[in-house]
Amino acid sequence: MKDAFTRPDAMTTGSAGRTAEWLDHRFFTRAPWVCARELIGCVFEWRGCVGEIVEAEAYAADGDPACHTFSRPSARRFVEQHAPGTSYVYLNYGVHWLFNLLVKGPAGHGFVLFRALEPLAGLETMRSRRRRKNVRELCSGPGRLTQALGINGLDHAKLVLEGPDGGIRRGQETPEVVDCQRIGISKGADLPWRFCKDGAPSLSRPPDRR
DNA sequence: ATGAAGATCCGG
DNA sequence: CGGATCTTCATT
Repeated sequence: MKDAFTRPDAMTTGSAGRTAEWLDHRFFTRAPWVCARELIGCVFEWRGCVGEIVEAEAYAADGDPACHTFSRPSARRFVEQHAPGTSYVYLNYGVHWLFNLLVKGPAGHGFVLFRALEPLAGLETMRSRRRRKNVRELCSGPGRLTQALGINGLDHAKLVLEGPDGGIRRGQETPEVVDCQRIGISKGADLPWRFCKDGAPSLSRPPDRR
């Protein structure tokens, strides 16, 4: 099933030589919440590690008090100066790297924060980086998944989707997505911009149904 | 210069 | 529940 947001050109995956259809940067030329929601169920491949995206959050560059652009001129500059699909990686609490992709749509710009993956391949690498053996502790949080995949500040401001390190493709099934309120923030927590794959084991926290 | 806040995680 | 540990920004 091809569409405007995939590029069938590059690379094959491990499975039986089928051509992978990576998400194009054009995927990220829509509203942040649309991108975040549609990323659920997609497969994120990164330097030999693979996971299904089961949790993501949207942040809006305009009017969203939880977005870095709200209080950080450098973040606003970043949005202006980079293309959709560019990584935005930053250190949180001086401890954890958090991974976002820049979104630039006609209705507004913003970010998608990757919050949890279901590990699919490269589990031993993830285990050694995380120093955990339980699968559910590998990628079930925004700081955990970056550690599991080896993502850090060197990956900031890169067109990760078009580089040799990785890519994102659509999954086989379209999962049931639960919309809920964003978590871990003190402002803008009312917006229903956290998206979870229903019943996924590796969510950072179970969705709050309202 | 200094301080505060922050999209988190872990261990006690 | 508190501490870790670093960056950005605002204030002095």
